[in-house]
Amino acid sequence: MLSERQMMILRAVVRDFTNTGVPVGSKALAKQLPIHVSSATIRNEMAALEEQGLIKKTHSSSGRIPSVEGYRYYVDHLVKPDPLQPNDMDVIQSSLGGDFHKIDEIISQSATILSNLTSYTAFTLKPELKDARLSGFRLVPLGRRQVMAILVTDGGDVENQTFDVSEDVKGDQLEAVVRLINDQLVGLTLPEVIKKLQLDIPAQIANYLQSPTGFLDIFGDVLTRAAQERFYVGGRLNLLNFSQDSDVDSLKSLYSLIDQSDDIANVLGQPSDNISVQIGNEMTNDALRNYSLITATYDVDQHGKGMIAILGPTRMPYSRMLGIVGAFREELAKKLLDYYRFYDE
Amino acid sequence: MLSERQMMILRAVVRDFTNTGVPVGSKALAKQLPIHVSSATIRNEMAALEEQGLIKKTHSSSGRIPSVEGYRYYVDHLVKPDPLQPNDMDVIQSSLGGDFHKIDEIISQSATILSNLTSYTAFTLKPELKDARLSGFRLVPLGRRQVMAILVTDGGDVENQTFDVSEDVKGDQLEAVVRLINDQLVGLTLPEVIKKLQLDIPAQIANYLQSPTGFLDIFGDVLTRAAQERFYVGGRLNLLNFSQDSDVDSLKSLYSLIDQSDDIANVLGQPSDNISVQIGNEMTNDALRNYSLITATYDVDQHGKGMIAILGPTRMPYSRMLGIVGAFREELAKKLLDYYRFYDE
DNA sequence: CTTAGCACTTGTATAGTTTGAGTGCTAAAA
DNA sequence: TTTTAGCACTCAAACTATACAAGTGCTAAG
Repeated sequence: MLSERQMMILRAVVRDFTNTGVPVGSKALAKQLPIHVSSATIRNEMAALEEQGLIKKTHSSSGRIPSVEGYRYYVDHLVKPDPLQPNDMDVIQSSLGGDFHKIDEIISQSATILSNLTSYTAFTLKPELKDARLSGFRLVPLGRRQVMAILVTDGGDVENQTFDVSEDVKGDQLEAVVRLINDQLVGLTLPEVIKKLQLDIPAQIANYLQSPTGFLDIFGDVLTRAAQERFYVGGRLNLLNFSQDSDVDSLKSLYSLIDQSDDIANVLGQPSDNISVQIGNEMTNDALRNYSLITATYDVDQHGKGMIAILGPTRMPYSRMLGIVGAFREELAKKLLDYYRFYDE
Repeated sequence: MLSERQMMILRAVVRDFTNTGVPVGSKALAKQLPIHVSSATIRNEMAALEEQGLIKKTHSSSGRIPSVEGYRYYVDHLVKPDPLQPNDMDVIQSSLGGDFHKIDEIISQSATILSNLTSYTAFTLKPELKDARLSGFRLVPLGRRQVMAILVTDGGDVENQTFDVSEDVKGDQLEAVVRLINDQLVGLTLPEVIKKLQLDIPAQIANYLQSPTGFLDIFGDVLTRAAQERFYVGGRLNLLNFSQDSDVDSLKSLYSLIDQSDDIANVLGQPSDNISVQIGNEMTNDALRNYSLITATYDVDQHGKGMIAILGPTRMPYSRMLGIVGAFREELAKKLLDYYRFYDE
């Protein structure tokens, strides 16, 4: 249990350290705190905080820095998100103000904006399409042997892929396949489609094609690609700014982590309704030991929930970042609502 | 004019320095050179080389390192490409041996292989499609308002893009447009298409559509995208390995250079038939001051010429790199010939 | 033309010194 | 019981001094 004063001190330690990067000492705190006590008193309180594992020293006679637990306590109990700078709000409004023609453009742009505002690395994920439904499938012959498969979901997402077919496949065969898929699978959610694809379809498709497997592979391919959550990343290079002492190896592994959609999905974890903060080694992944991750969902009503996140050093100014993330999720949700409203009407 | 012995010394200085990164002194050279002379003699020769601006000191009593001019002389007159390591050849063969279904897959894979072999950053460009011809155009209605435009070249390249149309555009209108384009433009080279697109087409298309501009924009868009040379990049992160003293800013500008297709095309320059080396500030771009670029074309007979390149530190082992690039361009050309032979038959 | 010898330069590494910010503890004051 | 002044102690960082190794240019002799 912390006293009011201890909380005040912990808050000040975190704020100071995240701003300056320098361990903070008792004297500096005494000067700065609103209450009037001597540095010796502060020292006693700091000893108590250290006892509880919330702050620690870098060496035996240094000032204190927050421990992971200290950050945790701060984030859970003490921090108050900064209100957004008017300037930052302008940036959001104008960057998001333009006319977009695809959801993905908005989401991708969002990653850029977020990384600019924070000067960290940002991730964005569009509203989940877990229960998006297949709304259309096309096979378009392109040349003698090439065919493009196109898949559309009811959310307006489009996935496509070109592939080769043996030359003796005729146009009406393709059409039959398309009709089959459209008849049987349209309207189902993507997971349902995948299931059905493995059970019923192969037998039926064999009526039209000698070797149905190739087709099904392709269809399955674009399908999983459509169903996969894909993250946009903004400000990749910002990692370079705060990678202490140019530890090239850990940087590399961090980058390869970021570029693997699966892994990053794993790291970001399940969306909770609130803004959540993961600090340093709270994350299982070793490459993230010195980083913190702020994730938040945004809610676009009946269109589902998406996710935004920023990745920065553990020593990041949480109050400012929480303010930015909080404000941005709102703006993004608004923008998307506008977008859907326009497109659905 | 250099004497035989001076050439020998210059060659040794470059070789030594590129291998070790340490300025090389007269004593080490005397020990290493095949001729039997004292270090004092070497010193005299080195003074002469320095006089001519081919080597320089890092400080008044240090050993010598090659100057840009020294590297140039070495590359132009002294270097002999190393024969490829058998091991390296294995890597190429097996990485390129698989079954590919698209040119782009081969080219993209090539960038990865090259970066692995060299542990630098590699660029690859597929055989130029300057005179690729438009072989097909499709407009596929996807939903109420979405349409996908697909463009195919005779080289088998496919570009596509989805866009929105106002709801009152009817299917037969689309078909008319497609027919128009296919009638008038198929068979022309892409530059010709672009030209005609600005002159003849707008008037004709106005017969079918109230607002033709939207369409033409889209078509122009996919067209330029198809005509644009697109580089594949392999081993981006390798830049981190040899970015001296973690100069974050120059690294960032280098990365943004790499990620801008236009810029990098500019840097790589016009394809010459040979392997060419650009050293440090010979390149106009400031971000490349401490880097060297080896570019080479590869020739796929009637299918045109493509390009490969590697970007590494100015102090790179040129003989080995030239060997790798030289061997790789051959292998890639062979592979592509195989590919085309299979596909054209 | 070559080379041994030598004085001189410079970066790097090591060890010692100083300084300053900070701590814990004690004992007196509140 | 809590606060505070005072003090001895610790440690990183900055600076200084010293030694060392690798290298150079130059001179004079071979």
